[in-house]
Amino acid sequence: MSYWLMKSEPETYSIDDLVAQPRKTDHWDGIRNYQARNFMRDQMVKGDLAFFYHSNCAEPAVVGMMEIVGKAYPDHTQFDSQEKYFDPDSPSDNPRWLMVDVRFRRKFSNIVTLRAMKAEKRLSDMRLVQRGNRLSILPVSDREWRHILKMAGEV
DNA sequence: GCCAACGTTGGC
DNA sequence: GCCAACGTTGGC
Repeated sequence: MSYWLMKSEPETYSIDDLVAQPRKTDHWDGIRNYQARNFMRDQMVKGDLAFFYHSNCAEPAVVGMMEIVGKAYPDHTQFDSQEKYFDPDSPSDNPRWLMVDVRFRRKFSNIVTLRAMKAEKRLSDMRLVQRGNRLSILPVSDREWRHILKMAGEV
């Protein structure tokens, strides 16, 4: 089992939006980056844990935790021309884009800001804290996971 | 297969 | 709103 960090813009979809879902579970659609897709397709398994990260906002931060409900399956929004993430070139018999279902676990009382993570020497290898990072799903090592939990006051 | 142009992400 | 980083596209 692995650990992950998954980004979402809170104005579009925040951790509170996930909490508001039935069974606090939702699908994580809209991933349109091959590397992020490959992580979902090849490495995510049921029971994996992921940080919920708020990006592109006033205070970018890890705000909570969720679990991966099951393995990746086709993202239906790629086939809907009304959708922002419509992809006319995706073959219907071999869908290009996948998504996973996620279930809310907890919100951190102390969110862990990007700024705070950048100040941690122990986290300096994380792709998240490196300059120019644009990947919306990132693997998190065991050590990084524990360290961020500690920063969140969760340990 | 190279690489310039272009589009998107996301911190600031 | 700016702009650096970087992924994708398409002409050659």
